[in-house]
Amino acid sequence: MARPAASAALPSGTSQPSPAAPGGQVATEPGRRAAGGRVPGLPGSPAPLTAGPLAVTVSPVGRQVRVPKTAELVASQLRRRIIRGELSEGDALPPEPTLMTQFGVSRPTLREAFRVLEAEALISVRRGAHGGARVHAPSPNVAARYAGLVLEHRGATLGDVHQASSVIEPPCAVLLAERGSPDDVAALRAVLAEGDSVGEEPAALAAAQAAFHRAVVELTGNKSLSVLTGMLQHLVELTSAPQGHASIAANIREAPARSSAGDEPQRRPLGRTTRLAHATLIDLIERGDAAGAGEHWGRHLAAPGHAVPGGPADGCVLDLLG
Amino acid sequence: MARPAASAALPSGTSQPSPAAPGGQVATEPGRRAAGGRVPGLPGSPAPLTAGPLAVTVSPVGRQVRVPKTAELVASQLRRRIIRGELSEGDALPPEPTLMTQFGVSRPTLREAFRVLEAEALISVRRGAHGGARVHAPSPNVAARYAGLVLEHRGATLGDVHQASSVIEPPCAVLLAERGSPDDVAALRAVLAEGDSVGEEPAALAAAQAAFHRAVVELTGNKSLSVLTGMLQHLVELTSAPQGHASIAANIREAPARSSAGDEPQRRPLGRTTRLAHATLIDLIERGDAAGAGEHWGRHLAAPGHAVPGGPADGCVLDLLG
DNA sequence: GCATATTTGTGCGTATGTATT
DNA sequence: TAATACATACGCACAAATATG
Repeated sequence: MARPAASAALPSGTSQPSPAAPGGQVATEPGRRAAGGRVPGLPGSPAPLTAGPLAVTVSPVGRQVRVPKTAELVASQLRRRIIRGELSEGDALPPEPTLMTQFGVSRPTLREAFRVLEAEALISVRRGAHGGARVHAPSPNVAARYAGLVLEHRGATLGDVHQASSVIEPPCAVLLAERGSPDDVAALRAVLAEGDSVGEEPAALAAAQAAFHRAVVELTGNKSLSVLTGMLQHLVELTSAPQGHASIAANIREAPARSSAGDEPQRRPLGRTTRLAHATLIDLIERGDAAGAGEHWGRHLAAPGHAVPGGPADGCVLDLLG
Repeated sequence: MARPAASAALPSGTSQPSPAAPGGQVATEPGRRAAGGRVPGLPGSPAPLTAGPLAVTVSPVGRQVRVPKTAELVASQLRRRIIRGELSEGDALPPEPTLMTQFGVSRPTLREAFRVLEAEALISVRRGAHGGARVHAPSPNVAARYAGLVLEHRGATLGDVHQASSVIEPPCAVLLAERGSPDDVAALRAVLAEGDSVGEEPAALAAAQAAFHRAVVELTGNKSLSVLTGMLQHLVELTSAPQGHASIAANIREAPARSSAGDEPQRRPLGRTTRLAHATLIDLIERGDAAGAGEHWGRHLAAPGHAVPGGPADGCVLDLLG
């Protein structure tokens, strides 16, 4: 919508016909392994977690080869262009006939590639006039969805996911306090204020609270931790969205409207103790109290009111499949 | 191969023809959102990481609806059966004509679903006699591959991934030390001994070292952290496999054969200081020295020799696409 | 409301690869 | 070793649904 959609000349430099391709002019490159990484190990045991031999993957010299299907080759080429930024968010792909001739494949093959990329949320294809495939930036949510599948298959609980966050975030708070950057403090204050400005609807409150936790990790500057934390948060909001949404929100604002308590009567729709804990963390970081920040944030995350309500939050992360 | 492959009656309880399906008897369920989660936010900015507004996703009341394609519905049904364990590792799916009649879809549609599941490494399709689709358990490697795509798109470096591990693992060591379980200590000793028994080939050494780090996290019992750590490890071994493999291994065994130094001359092919650091961690955990274990493990992970060699390990995680 | 462009789903045919005989 | 049967891979062409203008 925003951009005029550079839909022309997709595989621009590589469209020379490369004569002896299997079904067309898809650059075959027989030594590459394309997209879907096969899993050599994991014969069936559900990951020994207590004391077993822990499955030391001995990584043999040559892995299992799998013939790359043509559709996967097409999907890989498009995926690469998206990941490398040659195709950016909102760009429109050429219509199917154009792509068919450019890749030298038939319609079913191209459609298979489309389904793969659509399942990865890298494109979304709508039909009708001015429809077609539009590009989307890769998001941690898809990685989170698949990680959630793995966790669901292993029988992990929602409390398990939450505990992982409580392990990751405190060291980030320590890092921020050690650095002591005024910019970090200002950014955290801004996020906290933004949480005050949202209304009283439960979803917005939960989102604001999550945003603060995310900010603690993202301000660290470590992109991997940011992505991982985003995945964990997405898992929580994904499993708790269908049913437990209202209960979580009810837990967030413990004392619903304590406006007569004295200080700042109106502008704190966020949970009382929650907002206080967030503000305290900012103070500790500003003060440079690394140990205190880490310990405080760890306690805040381990607090019983912070986790999902209704028992010790042991609902299996099974909601991802309905 | 190992199992007789229960290939009959795949969608057993749900094969009643459900009259008014769009193209067949796929259970439509119009309210469900199937597989590919669209991303509402992220208009194009590469994740403000320093001080920006940090994009507080305000989660509106109704998300964007997307018509579920028939192939995605088929893929979702098969995926659900795999994740829930009704189809387990190595099981064979019925041949295409059977699935076509059971799902009431045509072959291209079924093949699109196959490509999606194959890209997710949940099945692997081989052709030829006794070929067909075989089921695989979901592995963190696929989640790692997609998370790697996200990180590569954001320009994350390999050092960034390593730093994430150095944030996650020390708290796990602390947890193990606080718990002080003899089983944990025994398991860690077993993994360490297994690392001694592998040969001298660089790949095996790197795998053994990675296995110890994984054990530290997995013994915690937290499945989310285990999956996340497995993803990070898979990312490093994925990016460093093509070129930097030998250099990493060369870094692992600093003093190649110091067998004349006195203690245990023969059975420590693992790097000298590396093995010592691992053994020291076990001792600290056995002693119950939580603070010491955390600090030691953090130092070990931050050691310059532990990261990838050749500068401060800032190679972009770009190798995932060739 | 109608025309148009676009994807969607389907059927059938041929080619290719794999395991069995 | 060679022939054969089986199962998927890929292609072409047609009908239907859908969103835009």
